[in-house]
Amino acid sequence: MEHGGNKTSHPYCPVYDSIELLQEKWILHIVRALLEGPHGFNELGRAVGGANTTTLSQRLDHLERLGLVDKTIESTMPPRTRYELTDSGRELQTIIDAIDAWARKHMPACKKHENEGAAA
Amino acid sequence: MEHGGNKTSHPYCPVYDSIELLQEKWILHIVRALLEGPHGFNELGRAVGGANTTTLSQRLDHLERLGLVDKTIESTMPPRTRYELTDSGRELQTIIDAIDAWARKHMPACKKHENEGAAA
DNA sequence: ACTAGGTGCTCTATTTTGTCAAGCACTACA
DNA sequence: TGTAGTGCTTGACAAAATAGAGCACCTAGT
Repeated sequence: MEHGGNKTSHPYCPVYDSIELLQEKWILHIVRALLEGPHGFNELGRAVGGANTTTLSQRLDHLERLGLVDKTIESTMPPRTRYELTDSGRELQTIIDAIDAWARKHMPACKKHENEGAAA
Repeated sequence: MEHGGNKTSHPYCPVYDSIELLQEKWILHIVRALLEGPHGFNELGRAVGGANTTTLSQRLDHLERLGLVDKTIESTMPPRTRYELTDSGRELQTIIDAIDAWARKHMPACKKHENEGAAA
């Protein structure tokens, strides 16, 4: 327990905790999708690359509790909900941008030997 | 499959793939630790917050195969290995920086108890 | 010399986490 | 009328991460 997220006597590092959050499966994908605008539940699941409802539900709940995502129920019975980023959430843009920049520069280099199926 | 990492007919999105990588458990922690300098195996495990050896081993292997981390065996028998970032890996600094900046600004809002200024 | 603890890393068993599929209650479009 | 879409929960299952032991050796303390 070096950076000691919350385990023991360590002084608590916000960066460590953020990483803990961002490394949760789908979180980054969800943020990226939500940065492009509000989404519905299933819609978001698809936009994100096919996350299943159980996980998605849990992740959104987490993000909501942390105040990064805003959930608006537009109608209960013909189910219609809207998920969108809060101000704090929207500022995650810088992180996605950094990933974006890095990815364009370095990621293709790594996966040269990808499935050539569509790699035109 | 919107951003379609590699599943189907989608044109392949490096950003999606990067996110897939970065969201793997411990990866971001590992990168953060490694940005502060080379580490040994167990040392890294501790620096990272207590990842267990099995997982750590796998993650380092992944990072190495992607060319982000360099593994140098300094001595086989008195075991001594050195893991350090490659150039590509070192450029992940920008991402960690972005996370760092965001974390300091918004993460404390979630659990306002910090009193550490590490990770300059 | 001998013990305790450190190095890197793999193996097995167990726990944690994520996924699949079905279902509810209802609307919209064909 | 029927098919497909909406949001989301539950229970059964698969995949991933963990603990912990162990190997083969070195270093420091006593």
